[in-house]
Amino acid sequence: MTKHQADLSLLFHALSDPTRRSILTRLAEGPARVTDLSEPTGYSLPTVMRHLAVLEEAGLIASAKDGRVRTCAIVPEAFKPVRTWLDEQRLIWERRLDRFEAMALKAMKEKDE
Amino acid sequence: MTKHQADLSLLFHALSDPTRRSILTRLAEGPARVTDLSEPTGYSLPTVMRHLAVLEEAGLIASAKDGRVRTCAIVPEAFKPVRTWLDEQRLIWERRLDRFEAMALKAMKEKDE
DNA sequence: TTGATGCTTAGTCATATTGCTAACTATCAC
DNA sequence: GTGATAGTTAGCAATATGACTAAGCATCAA
Repeated sequence: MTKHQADLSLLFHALSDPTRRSILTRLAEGPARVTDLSEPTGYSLPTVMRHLAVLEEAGLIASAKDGRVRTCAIVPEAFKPVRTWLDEQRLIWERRLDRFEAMALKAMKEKDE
Repeated sequence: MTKHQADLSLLFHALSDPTRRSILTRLAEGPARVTDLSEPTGYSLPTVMRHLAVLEEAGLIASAKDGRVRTCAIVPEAFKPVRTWLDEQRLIWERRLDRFEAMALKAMKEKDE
């Protein structure tokens, strides 16, 4: 598996959990401390930490510690490979449809003759 | 968890595996039989079947059996919730940036006075 | 310096995931 | 009907995931 594919897998996997998505949505509003992210979810701190680790490994968030407090922030560019992959799939599919349409048109013309 | 969130989790999870993504890419080119999908991956038929089941549960593909042969096809609309979710996150983040910029502009003006 | 706060680590548990092989069923071609 | 083909089911093993509690460490406030 290429590095790109591995990155995509990490990204999609990170996004596949509803708790992690809710954390991302919260962080889209602005940076937050670990405890701030833990409270609304109702999950224990270690559990949230693990989710944050998954998000950080995927590159979707960045975090830094200042004193006792770790602040997390979203990394908007990190979503790009996901969008790009979706676009690529759509392109392949649309090209196929175009060919299909061209064939249908050709068939109609030949029928006309 | 709402149904929508559950659907999103299924979708992202389905997309998180490189073998499943390669199957989708193949199917974007056009429908294919199970064996056609198995051969290029190098995985056993039962393994591929399982991947197909995951994709079908997520709604990303549809399949039908004719005689002995099961034909699988991509369901392009199924990607839409993923795109929508990404767009929503981006919107939240952009709104935040706008507010931030507005604040900065205001601060600059006040400094001018 | 002592206590509260914020995070981290370690260890456990249940379940899910991803691969396999072996055996089975259903269909098609002779 | 016999054999090859296409898919399916069952069951196994290794690893990953997602939750928890309990205990630890570092920092800040008084």
